[in-house]
Amino acid sequence: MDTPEKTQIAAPPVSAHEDSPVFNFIRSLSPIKPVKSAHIAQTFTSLPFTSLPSVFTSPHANFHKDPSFLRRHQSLDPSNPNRSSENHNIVCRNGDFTNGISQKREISDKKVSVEVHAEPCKEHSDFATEFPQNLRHIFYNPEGNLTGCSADAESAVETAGMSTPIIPVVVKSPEKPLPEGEGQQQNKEWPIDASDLFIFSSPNDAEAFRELIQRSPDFGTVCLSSLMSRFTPDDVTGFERLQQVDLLSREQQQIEEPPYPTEEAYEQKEMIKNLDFHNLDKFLDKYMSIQLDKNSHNDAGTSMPFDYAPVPNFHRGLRRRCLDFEIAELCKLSGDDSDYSHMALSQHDENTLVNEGQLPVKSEGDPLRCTLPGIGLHLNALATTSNDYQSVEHENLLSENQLMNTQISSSSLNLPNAHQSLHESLTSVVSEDIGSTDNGVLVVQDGSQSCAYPDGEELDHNSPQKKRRKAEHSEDGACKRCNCKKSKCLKLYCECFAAGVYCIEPCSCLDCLNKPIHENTVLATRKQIESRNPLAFAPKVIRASDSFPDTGDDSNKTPASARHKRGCNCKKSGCLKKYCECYQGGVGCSFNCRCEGCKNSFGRKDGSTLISVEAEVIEEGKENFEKSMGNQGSLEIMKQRDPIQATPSAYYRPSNQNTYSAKNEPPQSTSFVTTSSSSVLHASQNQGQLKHIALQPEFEKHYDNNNNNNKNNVGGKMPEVLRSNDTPNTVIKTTSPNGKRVSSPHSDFGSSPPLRSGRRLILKSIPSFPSLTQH
DNA sequence: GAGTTTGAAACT
DNA sequence: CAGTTTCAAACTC
Repeated sequence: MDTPEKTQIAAPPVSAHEDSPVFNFIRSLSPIKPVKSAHIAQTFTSLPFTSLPSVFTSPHANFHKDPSFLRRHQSLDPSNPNRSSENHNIVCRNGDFTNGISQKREISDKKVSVEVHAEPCKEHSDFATEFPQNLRHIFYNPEGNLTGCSADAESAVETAGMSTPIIPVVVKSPEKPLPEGEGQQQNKEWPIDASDLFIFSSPNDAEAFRELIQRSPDFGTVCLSSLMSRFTPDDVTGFERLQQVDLLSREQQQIEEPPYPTEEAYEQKEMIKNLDFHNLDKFLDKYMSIQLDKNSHNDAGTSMPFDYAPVPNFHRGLRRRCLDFEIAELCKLSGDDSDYSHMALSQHDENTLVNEGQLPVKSEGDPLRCTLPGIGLHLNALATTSNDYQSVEHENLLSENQLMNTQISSSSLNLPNAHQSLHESLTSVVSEDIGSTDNGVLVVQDGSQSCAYPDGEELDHNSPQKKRRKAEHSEDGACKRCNCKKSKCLKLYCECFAAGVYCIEPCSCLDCLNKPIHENTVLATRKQIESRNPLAFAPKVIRASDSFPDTGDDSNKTPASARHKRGCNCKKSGCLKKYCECYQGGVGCSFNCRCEGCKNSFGRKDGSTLISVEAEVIEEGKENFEKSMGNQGSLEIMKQRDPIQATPSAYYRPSNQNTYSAKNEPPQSTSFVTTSSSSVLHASQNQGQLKHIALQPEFEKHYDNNNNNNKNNVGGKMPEVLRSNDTPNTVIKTTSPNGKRVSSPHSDFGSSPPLRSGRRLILKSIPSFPSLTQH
């Protein structure tokens, strides 16, 4: 593997180190004295983290989800050569080194020896608080390229309650000597220039990095922690000295710990933790914007300079009350970390899509990504533990998340094409905040239930509905609050339970058993329910937006590409009220739905919701057609073909499935197909976003054939959608573990056999939900 | 806040 | 699998 970084790794001349700000900074510190190492676990136990809900001590809760880790992990995906070659930053977090290593090994044909060495940390709790979070271990990939590996011991500490040893890992290639200078640096006496410990895309990056350190001693201090990993296990002396350096530097600077004196410090550390040095320029921009913002806003928690809403320091250590069963269970199921990594990648990606789309998006397109469906629907992962719950903090948190969502939404809307680089550089930051809380528990995976306004944020500000939703949003935000009376909050009736979270104080439930104190009961009940329906705790709304290629327009990453996993069964609400789960989820109804009189504004199940342009075009076509055919027969023909199109007003009329007469036949003519392709393309009428793909396979073919001529194709993304949607759907019906119907074939308009068969095909082409089993 | 409506979940 | 019951959220007043 030929890596461009190779040349960049070459260490700068020693003189450059000595002249660097970091070197000077370190040299200015107090003399280094050896300190006796202490196991990291001891230090963590002394950390002032609040006690965690007992659920996190459950056997399910030991796996940590960290999107940024996953993000980095993704770069190792052999199936993605671009990423793997572009980014050699391997950020291993949560101690999952072996996983990263194993994947790394897959990339290369060369043998890679793995050295795992449990390196004791230090006694100083202050340092121990921070160090693990920023600890970056060094990987040498088979080419000898230096890569960083950050062990996010923090989450380990917070989740497991303690004691996950920090394990620096050094991966060396025995067949290839380390690049000149690298090996020397390992034995080189500390300190050295921090900037040469990382891979920079350009000399400017390195210089900028030095400048950054120079500007902010705190930043430099944090970097020192990262640099500690520079040492191999053999270099214990240097390691300890480095620890001492860091400690002394803190003392000298009178940096207040633990654990995070300010949000700024936390921001910086988080940024560094997620720092991708290949995108240093972006990082610097962000960092500087924070610095600038700090100057103008003392309250960094309420004004974020970019799509990054760090968890305020007062929330650190607070464990969310999520029931973190799913991933752990899946891990147990699979028994394979890499499997989990795939799943987690999927989660991360959908969180990533939060950044790129308006709403959290459920990955679906890639079968590998949808192998684990119900993973982590933890809507109120944002909620704090009841013990630590403080209304003010909670409000702050909610407001921050709302702000974050707003920012994300706006940015994604305004920057439809800003992805790849942004994706690379920011997703780890953004997604971590969106997709996980401190403890790594995923959040708002089913964002539709927690974040999405069904109306797509186009509500009248004065409307009661808006007020209500606003109140809801501000009241519970991502936090479900149930009002159960009889279910003891142990049934899916309970929103908290269904969302995979414990009930908390704001809940008004009676005889609630959905509390950490009843963890065993909760888990047992959950297991029982899952035995009936493995997807019971899966997100109700399955997003398929990541089926869009990364290069796709962000506008495609909308709830429109999502579907309710089961579909609704509305009879009276017309799918226009929150009784309807589709509507509630902000998604259109699909063929999975058995609703009657569907008027879902996000897309009717008959696919009749059209963007105005499409409607006009179709209307035009219809008029022309009527002119040519004569008014008498044309309408009848249209009715036979598509009752929705038959009447001009019907485009937005509730679909009446009964209008599909038994005479209805699957569209066959090319002209019809072309028209119907438009008709079934749902786009958000106001957002101009692709809303709904409900094409029959025949449509797909025709669409592909006629795509170039289809001017109504929203964003021109249809082919990708169709193609990408094609794969996962092959598993829709077959992978329900208990054979239970998950995508409803109930048809209330499928009275005609042709339509039935057609719909079956449609189901294959529309990813409704991921499969539990891998394929 | 009480009562009603609604549809999902649970049950048979 | 279909029909019924239970349940709690959504909604209305």
